[in-house]
Amino acid sequence: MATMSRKPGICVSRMIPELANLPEPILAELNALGQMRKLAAGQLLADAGDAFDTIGFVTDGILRMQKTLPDGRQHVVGLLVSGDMFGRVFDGPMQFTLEAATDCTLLNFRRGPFEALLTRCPELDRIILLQFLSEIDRSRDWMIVLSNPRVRGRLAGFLLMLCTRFHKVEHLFGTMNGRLTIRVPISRADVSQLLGARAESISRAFHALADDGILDIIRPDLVAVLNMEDLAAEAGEPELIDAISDEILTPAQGKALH
Amino acid sequence: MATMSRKPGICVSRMIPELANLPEPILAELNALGQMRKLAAGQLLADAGDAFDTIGFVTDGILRMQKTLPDGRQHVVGLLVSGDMFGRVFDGPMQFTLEAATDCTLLNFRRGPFEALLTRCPELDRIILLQFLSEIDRSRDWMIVLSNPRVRGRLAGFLLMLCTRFHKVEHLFGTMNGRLTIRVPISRADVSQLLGARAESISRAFHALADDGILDIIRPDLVAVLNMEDLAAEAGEPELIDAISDEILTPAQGKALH
DNA sequence: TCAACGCATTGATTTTGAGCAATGAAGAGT
DNA sequence: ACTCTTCATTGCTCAAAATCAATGCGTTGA
Repeated sequence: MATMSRKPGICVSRMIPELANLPEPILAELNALGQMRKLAAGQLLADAGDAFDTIGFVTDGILRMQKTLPDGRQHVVGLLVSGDMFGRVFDGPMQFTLEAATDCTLLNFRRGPFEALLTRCPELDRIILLQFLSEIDRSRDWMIVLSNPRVRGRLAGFLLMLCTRFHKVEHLFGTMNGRLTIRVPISRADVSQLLGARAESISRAFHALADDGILDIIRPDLVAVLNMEDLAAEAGEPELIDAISDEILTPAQGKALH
Repeated sequence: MATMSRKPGICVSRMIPELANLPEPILAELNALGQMRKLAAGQLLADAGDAFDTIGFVTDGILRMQKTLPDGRQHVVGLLVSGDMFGRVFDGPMQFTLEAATDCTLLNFRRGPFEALLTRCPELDRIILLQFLSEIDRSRDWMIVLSNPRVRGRLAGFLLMLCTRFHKVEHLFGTMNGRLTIRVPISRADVSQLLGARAESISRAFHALADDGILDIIRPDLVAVLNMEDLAAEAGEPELIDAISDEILTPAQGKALH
């Protein structure tokens, strides 16, 4: 157990590809500062309002970011997957609750030393800045999906988002019997909170898409896309078809889902 | 006219308070680099996909950020008000279209020199980083508003957002006959695109809130809040009441709207 | 083995909002 | 004055989704 706490094998650049191009001494410092942590599905990482003295990266699994309203409703405002950063740099308390949506592995840094390193290393600072920029873009993409007036359309947009934005995550999608298959990483209740609908409506929307031959619901958390064009049309974003054929329907992917 | 192009009176720190604490030489450089520009309502600033070689700040008026979908729908994904930054730093083309929602005044920098300055000045870099952070928070707040399943609730959330996030903007709200009055800075059509509804539904939602004694619609773009608690309850965010009583219902504000 | 539980689904009913069309109301240009 | 335009509003119909209620279904735990 003593060897565990000495975190013998940490290799930041391997776990977070975005950091790989940093100068060697900085990587060494990051390796020394980083702490691995595992989280079981459902576990709470940080609560809104916490000081939460940690900057971290998701290396495996999915974190759910949400706001718990006083009336008990929970609003999911984003999913963090492998490579995504969380925590607040040079800034106040957490605005949102972080919870493990699946079993997770995290790479954590204590905030103080990380900020100090950030101040000393412009390259790292630049990477963080770009992370933030892409996070902003992602939020705006969510907004577009959420602006779709129909639940079916929002669900279609959500599924496409899983394909385009989160497709790098292992097992999030793959092929099964030669069909493009998406792993829905969160429960119907979570999807409904994310998409601004009731869980029943989400369920009906899933099955409506299935009835129209667009999806095949293999399991509640596993759907095969039978007709990508129609799915994109439902989402009202035909342009996404290009992105999908470019990024996804390439021979590169083919791992089986379990 | 020659004097116009020499931009004689630019004082960045006065126009963007966030920049005021920068070291004197940096401010001088910013003053030298900055270009003022005025935009009439409805004018296009940048289109999605543009290289758009500009980093800028809004100093007056409101910019609308939106995406035009291939099917013609337009989705507003955010409003930029005084103090907000736009443009892409160290990054690719614009993801969204920028259009003046009202007459605007902008403070523009050419991207190259601005990035160079950013690289040389960690203090400026820090400020930009924090701007991005607050932009992320704002996007997530939008997501929560958009997650409200009912149009009335989304509209209520939007109005509260105008109070809390945009209340610093001059004339956005104030008092009129002793009542808290909100200036709705964009058209019904824009609101509907932002909130994922039809303009007709937005209009009906406004009048439904008025019929329930929550709002008084003075003009289409000017509403008085008669019952803040109920408005917050409609939005499903009772916690906002605290923020509002703290931030707004203080003796500080009292300017009249025109 | 059998409850108990969480989650997804289905059914029935009511409300909401989209969709389409028409009417006002204010402003710009002639 | 008048037209033309743009925007907000209203009326109407019908589809979509919320809401309430109940059922299946797999897992956990006694």
